[in-house]
Amino acid sequence: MTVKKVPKATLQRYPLYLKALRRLKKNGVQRIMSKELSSFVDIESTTIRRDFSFLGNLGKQGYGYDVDRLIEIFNAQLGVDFDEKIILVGAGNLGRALMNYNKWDHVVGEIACAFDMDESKAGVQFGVQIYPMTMLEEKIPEGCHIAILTISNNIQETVDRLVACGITGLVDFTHEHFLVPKGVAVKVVDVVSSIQELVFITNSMDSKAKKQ
Amino acid sequence: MTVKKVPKATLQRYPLYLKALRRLKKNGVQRIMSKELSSFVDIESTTIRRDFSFLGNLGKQGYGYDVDRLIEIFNAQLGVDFDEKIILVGAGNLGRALMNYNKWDHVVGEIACAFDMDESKAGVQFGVQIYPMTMLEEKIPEGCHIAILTISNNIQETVDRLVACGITGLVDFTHEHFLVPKGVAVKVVDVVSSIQELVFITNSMDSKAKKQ
DNA sequence: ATCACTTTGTGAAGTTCTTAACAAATTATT
DNA sequence: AATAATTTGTTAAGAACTTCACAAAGTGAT
Repeated sequence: MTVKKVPKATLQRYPLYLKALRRLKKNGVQRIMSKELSSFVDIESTTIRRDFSFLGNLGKQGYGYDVDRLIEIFNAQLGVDFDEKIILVGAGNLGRALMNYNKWDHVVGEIACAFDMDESKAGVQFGVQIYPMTMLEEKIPEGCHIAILTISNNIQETVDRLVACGITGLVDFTHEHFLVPKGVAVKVVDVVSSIQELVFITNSMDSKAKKQ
Repeated sequence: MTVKKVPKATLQRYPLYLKALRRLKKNGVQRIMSKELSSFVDIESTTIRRDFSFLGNLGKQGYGYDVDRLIEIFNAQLGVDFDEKIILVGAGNLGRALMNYNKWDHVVGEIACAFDMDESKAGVQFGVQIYPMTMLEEKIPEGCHIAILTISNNIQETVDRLVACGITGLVDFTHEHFLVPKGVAVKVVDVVSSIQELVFITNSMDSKAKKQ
């Protein structure tokens, strides 16, 4: 079963489904209907069915979906590739919080190692080896192509070096804008942006409420 | 100038624009054309113009946009409401990292106070007052409606309490799925989900490359 | 001032995503 | 075994979003 062209919008919902399914499994749910899942994740049942359909015929008419089977398939599709090496660039407060996160839930590969400008930070923290930034090219794991960026200085320069090392996916925790060449995907994770969006959303909900 | 109905997709790009504009300003750029900005943020110039148009006639034909003016307007629109009180729920590693973040860039209101299950954490950290979770209803600031969630236990229960206290916007750092009533907006911020998306995106880019 | 040039803001076309509606498939019941 | 009741997967309609294309409005040089 090879994956058809999955729409971007669908792609963004997959992690959400997986999270919800894991929760359901924990609650002892073994089978679920699209309609039931719908009220759980607040996405139309028909959207859910279409989203799932890109990965094959996962359900059975008149029965629904097997929770275990779904989890298995999502795990496979979402790259529970534990060989997937991820590096952490920046071992400041946020970086340390990420290293200490024991909740990666065995869903993606763990952080292989970390790098930091501050040479005095070199060593092992929370079980993760930290190298000085100068050793990036030397110590970056073979075949690694995802980096988590939690630095706040020399961002563009660092990104350029990472890209030169073969990084093609960046989880961006910085608060700055930087440029990447085509072919490199960036996923921005930013509290401030999130709050801004929320403020805007809740404001427009408020004004809508007032109009009524 | 009152805001027309802004499409969701546009909304998600506003923080990105603001970030880029701040960067441009720092680089000494005083005026910018949509086409120029386009290559900077990797969004079509016409999309940029339409996005901007929801907030009024911000540009001048034959001239472009004034960077300062844009920043000002985005600041205003994205709720640089410094009275906007934000609470932090959960003062663990991640929570502390957020409290210590000095990079909120004067863009959104600061964290007003924090709450944690662990009563021994009560006190002041990084200049933020931490209260025990039991005092939530008592100590939550007047008119506060945004909360950052970095807890890992009793999530649903805590969310319910927050909603009862008038919270209408949640920045969700937990790795669990929870339910909120209509009218409450949730913005999920999740490294794992981000990595999953990245893995998927970069994988499909790879297979596309192979086909060619 | 006039004219050539540039760039915005926006109708209209095109694309992508969502939802309604229903045939096909399966379960459950009699 | 046949029938009723579900629920999936998908076709087609609708909504949301993006992009094209160009009139309108400005700039800047002569």
